[in-house]
Amino acid sequence: MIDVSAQGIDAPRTPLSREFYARDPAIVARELLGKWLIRQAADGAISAGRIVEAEAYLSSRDRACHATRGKSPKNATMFGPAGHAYVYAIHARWCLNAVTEGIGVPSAVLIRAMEPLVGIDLMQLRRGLEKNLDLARGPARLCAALDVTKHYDGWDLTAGRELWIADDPTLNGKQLKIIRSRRVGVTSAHHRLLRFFIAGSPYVSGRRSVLTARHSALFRRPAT
DNA sequence: CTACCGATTGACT
DNA sequence: GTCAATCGGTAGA
Repeated sequence: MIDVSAQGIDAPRTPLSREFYARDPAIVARELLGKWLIRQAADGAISAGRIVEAEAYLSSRDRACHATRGKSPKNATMFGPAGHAYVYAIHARWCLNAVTEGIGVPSAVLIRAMEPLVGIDLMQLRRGLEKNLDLARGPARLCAALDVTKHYDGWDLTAGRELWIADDPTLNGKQLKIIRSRRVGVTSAHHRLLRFFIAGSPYVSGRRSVLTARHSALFRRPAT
C-alpha cells in the first residue's frame, strides 16, 4: 500500500544506464515503475519521488505516438539515442518522456505520475499547492513540481546531473503489483494496453472512483 | 501572418 | 459527470 518509509532517505545518485532505456518502450514503461525520478536545482536543492505511472509510445507502429507522422522540430529528440528526455507541450503545459530503443526509432515512455518523497516543500512551492497527493499526479503536474520545462528536451538522463532516474534504494527486491490499462487522453489507438501503474497507489492519475473500478475489474481472477 | 489542435488541468453541475 | 482556459507547435495562406 502507501509506502512512506522512503521519506527522509537521500535520493540515489547512480543513474539508470543507456542499455536500460534502449529496449521496447512497453518493457521500459513497466520497469520504470518504482524507480526514482530526481531533479537537482541550480542551488543544489533536490526534489524527487517514486514513479507510479507510465505509458509507452511505439514509434511508427503506434498511431498515438507523436512521431508516427515523421520527424519535426518538436519530436526530433525521440529520433535520437535512448535515455534522453523528450519534453513536449500540451495545452500550455510540459510533459516528460524518456526516449527508448535505438537511434532513428522514435519511441518513448511518458512519465505520468510520481509519489513525492524528497524536497516536498520545494515541490509545493513550485505547484502553489500543499496537497501531497496531487503534487505530481498527472504528467504536467509532475513537470511543474520538478520544474521540468522545454529546457530539458534532449537532456541526457544517464549523466546523473540535474535530471535523472535511478533504482529505488528502499525496494530491496520487493515485487510491485502492476496494472496495465488503456492510455489516458489519446484519441487514436485507444484500445492498446500501454499504460502501466502501481496497484493501489493514491499517487496515480485519474479519478479515484474510475481507478478503483478498473482496479478491481483487472484484479479479479478465477479461483485456482 | 492567421487558424487551428492537443499524450492536460481545474473548476464547475 | 461536463466544460473551457491555456499556449507551443504546426500547417497553410
